[in-house]
Amino acid sequence: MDERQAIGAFGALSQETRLQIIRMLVVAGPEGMAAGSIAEKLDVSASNLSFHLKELDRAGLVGQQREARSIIYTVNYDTLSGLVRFLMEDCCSGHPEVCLPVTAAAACRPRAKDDPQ
Amino acid sequence: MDERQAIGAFGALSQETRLQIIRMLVVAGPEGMAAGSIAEKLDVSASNLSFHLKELDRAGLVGQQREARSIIYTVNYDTLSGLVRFLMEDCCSGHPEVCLPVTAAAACRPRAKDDPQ
DNA sequence: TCAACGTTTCAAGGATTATTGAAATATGGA
DNA sequence: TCCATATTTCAATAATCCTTGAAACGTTGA
Repeated sequence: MDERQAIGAFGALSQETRLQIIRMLVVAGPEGMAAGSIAEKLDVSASNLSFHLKELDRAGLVGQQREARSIIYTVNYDTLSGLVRFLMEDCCSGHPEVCLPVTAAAACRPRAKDDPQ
Repeated sequence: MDERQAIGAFGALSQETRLQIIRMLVVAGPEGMAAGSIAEKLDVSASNLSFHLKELDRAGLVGQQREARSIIYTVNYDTLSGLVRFLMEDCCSGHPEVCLPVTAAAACRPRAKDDPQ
């Protein structure tokens, strides 16, 4: 992931509806969700949702696939983890001590119910 | 870091000049850099730089401190690593397999000269 | 073929964000 | 005190982004 892509991804995630879409799709996993289900859960209009999905698509954060009348959206884990990596390299570059707590504390485990935010 | 803060931080990083400021400040470390030096290196006007520094400050990504006539800016590592953690928890939540490569590949080491991007 | 469904596209307007240059503020030295 | 330096603030404009509703598109089943 280069700087240009990272800027696009940061921009895509810097909007409430879009961040919520990504959060939902991460939870939904590889099965994804139909645009209509997302719109319903987030209580946004179809056209507004479509606008935001297109933004996420432009940033490479989601993929889509038609299934009958619905269009199923899935999160693109590669882009998401590419972004984490970009941020960590920027964050750690020359200053490893800063990110070590991140890997130690948050390192890739499912979040537990009693996990403090 | 809650969602609102994360959105603010993503927004702050989604602009070329601001991302470059953060990158520079990360490299500069705890010593930080004077606003003037940043402006000179990035070739932006003083007032434009000031605008972007204020945005970064609002997002909690930088701190400042006057030193004689200069104002020294430093990156706020806590916010930066908080953001990484937010992203990883969203990214990994329920899907640990996705982020493991990140921790394995990028985990907090200084970037080597021959390190492929 | 037709109608209903799920979704996207389009155009318009409002809201937010970025850039610019001039003026204001704070500091330090002569 | 006065001047130069370093930076911020302000107002105006330009650019970008978000929302809305209407219309268009593709798909399915009758």
